Amino acid sequence: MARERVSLSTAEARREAVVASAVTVFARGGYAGTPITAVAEHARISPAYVFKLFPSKVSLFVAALERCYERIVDALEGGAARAETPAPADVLHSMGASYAALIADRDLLMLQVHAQAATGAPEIAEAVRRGIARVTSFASSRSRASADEVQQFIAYGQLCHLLTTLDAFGVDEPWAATLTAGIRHHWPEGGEQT
Amino acid sequence: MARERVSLSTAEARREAVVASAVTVFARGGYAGTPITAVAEHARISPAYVFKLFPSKVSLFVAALERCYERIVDALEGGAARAETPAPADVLHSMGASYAALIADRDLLMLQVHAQAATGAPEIAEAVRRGIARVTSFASSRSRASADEVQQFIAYGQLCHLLTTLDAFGVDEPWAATLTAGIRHHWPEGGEQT
DNA sequence: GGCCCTAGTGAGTGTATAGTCACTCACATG
DNA sequence: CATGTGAGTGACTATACACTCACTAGGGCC
Repeated sequence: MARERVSLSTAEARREAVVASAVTVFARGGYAGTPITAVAEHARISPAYVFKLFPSKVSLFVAALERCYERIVDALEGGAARAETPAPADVLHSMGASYAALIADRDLLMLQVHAQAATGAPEIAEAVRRGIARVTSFASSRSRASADEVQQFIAYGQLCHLLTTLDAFGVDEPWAATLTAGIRHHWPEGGEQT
Repeated sequence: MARERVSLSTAEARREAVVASAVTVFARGGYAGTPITAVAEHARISPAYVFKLFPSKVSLFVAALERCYERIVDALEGGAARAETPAPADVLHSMGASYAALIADRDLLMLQVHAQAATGAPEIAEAVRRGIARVTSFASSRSRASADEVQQFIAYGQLCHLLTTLDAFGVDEPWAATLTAGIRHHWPEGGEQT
């Protein structure tokens, strides 16, 4: 089916570009709420060609999700490397900082939220499971933290997702103060927080 | 506009029934993925009548969400009343148990997940914010727990949502064991866990 | 020039969907 | 019976969407 080449073929490059477009566009509209035409427009190709590169809408969504989790694991790896000491708590903390920086543009975050909602499609559910499994396993083995610490790491990550979708970091009310305390995040225009 | 009656008018009763249907049906398909016809079929009325009861699809979704948060606050109240001691940690723990029992049927849980994903619609974003604000404020004031404890309570609730959408409680792998440890939940067929 | 292979598309198909509107029908009241 | 009111619907519109297919264009190779 595929001819072997040393470098990426043009079609492969297109696939990559379409996946990148899919990440941003699906992140805005979600799975059911985003037509393939929107992805095609963003990638500046015809909708018909999208279907030549990917057999179905769901397979494109899954490809976008997989790229999302790849970038997350990369970010965690980078964070771990930047930890001040190899103590598990330090490594995990540094991973958190990298993750906060990664999701500054919100696309990777929102794609995860939409994927969680789209688990009605078995292919998507499976992809999310694989992604979470990878992230959890990696955080666990790379930091050598206890299971409880890793669980808390993921739990607060989920809280961060919720707070970001709600724009709670800018809300000046007691409930928002309670929930956002100590949660690292970057403002869209840069500028770090706690 | 509305004639005053001692009991609910038939139309009001219909509204209630439609909202109940909306909760279950939107919980399965999400906002963008669920047509009004599906809600109408579930409520056994014509789609046209749904639009006479609710001005738009989004307003019906918001009504369903609001009912969802009402039931959550009720459950937390019940849990607080059932706490063994008035110690904040005990009250919060008991609230958690009630919440775990409430979302046994998954509809209320999945509706929240879908709502979080549908925050692209401002009305929905606002409704979720109101709901989370109510839940957080209530948990905080009723339990008199510290802000940190309340934050953790919500964070682990979010983790529970993720694990439930992934069906992670039935997965026999290390990552699943790490993430599900100590998270209370009920199997669809009843039978409590940890 | 002629051949071929692959990137890429225009134009469609069948179906679904939010929302509308003119209408019917049940029933309560005088 | 006559009449009015509000519950409920059939049939429609305009649009959008997932997916298909027959086709063209461009560039390497003889």
